[in-house]
Amino acid sequence: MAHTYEFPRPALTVDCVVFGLDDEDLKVLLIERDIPPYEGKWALPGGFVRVGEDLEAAARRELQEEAGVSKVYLEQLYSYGAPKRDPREHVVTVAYYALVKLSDHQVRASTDARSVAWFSVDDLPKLAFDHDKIQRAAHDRLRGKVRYQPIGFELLPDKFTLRQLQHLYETVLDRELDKRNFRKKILGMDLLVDLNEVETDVAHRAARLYRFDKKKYQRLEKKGFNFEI
Amino acid sequence: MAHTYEFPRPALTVDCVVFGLDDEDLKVLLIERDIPPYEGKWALPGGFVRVGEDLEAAARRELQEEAGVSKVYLEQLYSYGAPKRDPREHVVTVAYYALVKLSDHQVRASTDARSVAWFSVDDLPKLAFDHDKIQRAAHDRLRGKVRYQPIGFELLPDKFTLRQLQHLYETVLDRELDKRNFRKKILGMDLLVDLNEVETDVAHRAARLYRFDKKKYQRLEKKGFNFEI
DNA sequence: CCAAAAGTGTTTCACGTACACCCATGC
DNA sequence: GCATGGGTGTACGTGAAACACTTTTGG
Repeated sequence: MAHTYEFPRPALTVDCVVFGLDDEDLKVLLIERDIPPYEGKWALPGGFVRVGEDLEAAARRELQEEAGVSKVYLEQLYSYGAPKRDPREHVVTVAYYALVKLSDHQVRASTDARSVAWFSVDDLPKLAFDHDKIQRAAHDRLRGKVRYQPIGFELLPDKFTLRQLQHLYETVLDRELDKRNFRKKILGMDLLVDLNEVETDVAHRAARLYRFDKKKYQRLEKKGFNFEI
Repeated sequence: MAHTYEFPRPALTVDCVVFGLDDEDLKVLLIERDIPPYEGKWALPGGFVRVGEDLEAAARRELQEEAGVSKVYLEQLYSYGAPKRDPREHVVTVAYYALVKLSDHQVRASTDARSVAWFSVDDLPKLAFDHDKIQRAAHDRLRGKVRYQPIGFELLPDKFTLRQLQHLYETVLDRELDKRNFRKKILGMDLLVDLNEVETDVAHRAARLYRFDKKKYQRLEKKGFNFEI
């Protein structure tokens, strides 16, 4: 079935940069393309926006279909529309980035035949289209935003240690932080709930587990409180 | 001439929130629509993206065509794609915001028949489509960004007084600033060139004129300098 | 000479930063 | 008992914020 318009239109897609964090480093989820162009190359998950579909809904649908990822933090990044960014025709893409709790999202095969894998942001293959540029922009945005908004918690399990939290910031910001100053600052905000539990299966003194109090943060935010690391 | 595609596509537009500053307040440039939908209503300048045209180029073209505005600071804001945001069909828009030097851009009639006018951001008419929402987002972005990037100078003439500069920040941030602290901070950055000229035609002591040293800022920025008000 | 805005320093306080040692636990 | 990371306090310096008077100019 064909669709006809009075004037030609660019095609419209969404693409997602999905970040996850493990003990080593920050990772990005990529899919291997099984059709031209860039067949066999790694690319960001994404696809065409359907008529009548909201942009964010399209991004969530593609994440689910291509990578089995759902219920994640998702934020619009930027729109890219250089005429030649897709060799087939003029395709404008609205890019999003997502933060997932790797512990909840085991690296699982996609629902279709394509392979899906996590790559370290420091060791990415060459990506299809202008996806390198989009990935870098997402990484920059994450680095900038993580300091002023409590989005980092989206990368950790619900229960986490201060060590894990500090490691998160050190990884994303790519610099070392002072342990005492970090703890003083983060505990001083009074936004972490001490769960009175400790981690298990560690070969040393077990650390206390905390939970981020999102409700409290939202209340404070309305009153002018500014999160900052 | 008709254009046919295998799958239906949303239409794609760009819209621009153009800010200007005068002695009283922050202003937004609007155009009066002369065709349905929302005929006779005020709206943001904008229009359809052509195939083969870059998004920013489309925004600049529409600004020129609809409002006679050119060579302005322009930055992508956000993309809006709610299916019902345009009553005709699914139209996705990439929104931009622009900062213009009102002194250089006299409020002039548009090149076509529509009327164009500046409105105070505090006293806007009801806008067509979801343009209210877009305008608010642009205003929020401007408020947030002006403190960390030297974009405020785009709203002032090339030669300006410290009074004008402070007034700009007070207007955009919507709070009063201490004169001595402001001057100390801004002059301390050493990014303003003292032109050894003074303003004219004022009924009191004339203030010195300064120019923002953009080149110097760009050099410092690369070395890790952070602008901040 | 009066009105109006330009221009100028100091003190205080909060916060960021640097820094080192003892403690608890598993093996 | 030893290796490993958990957990804690203080001193210092920088920078933000509060604050008032004199100077210049035009009318």
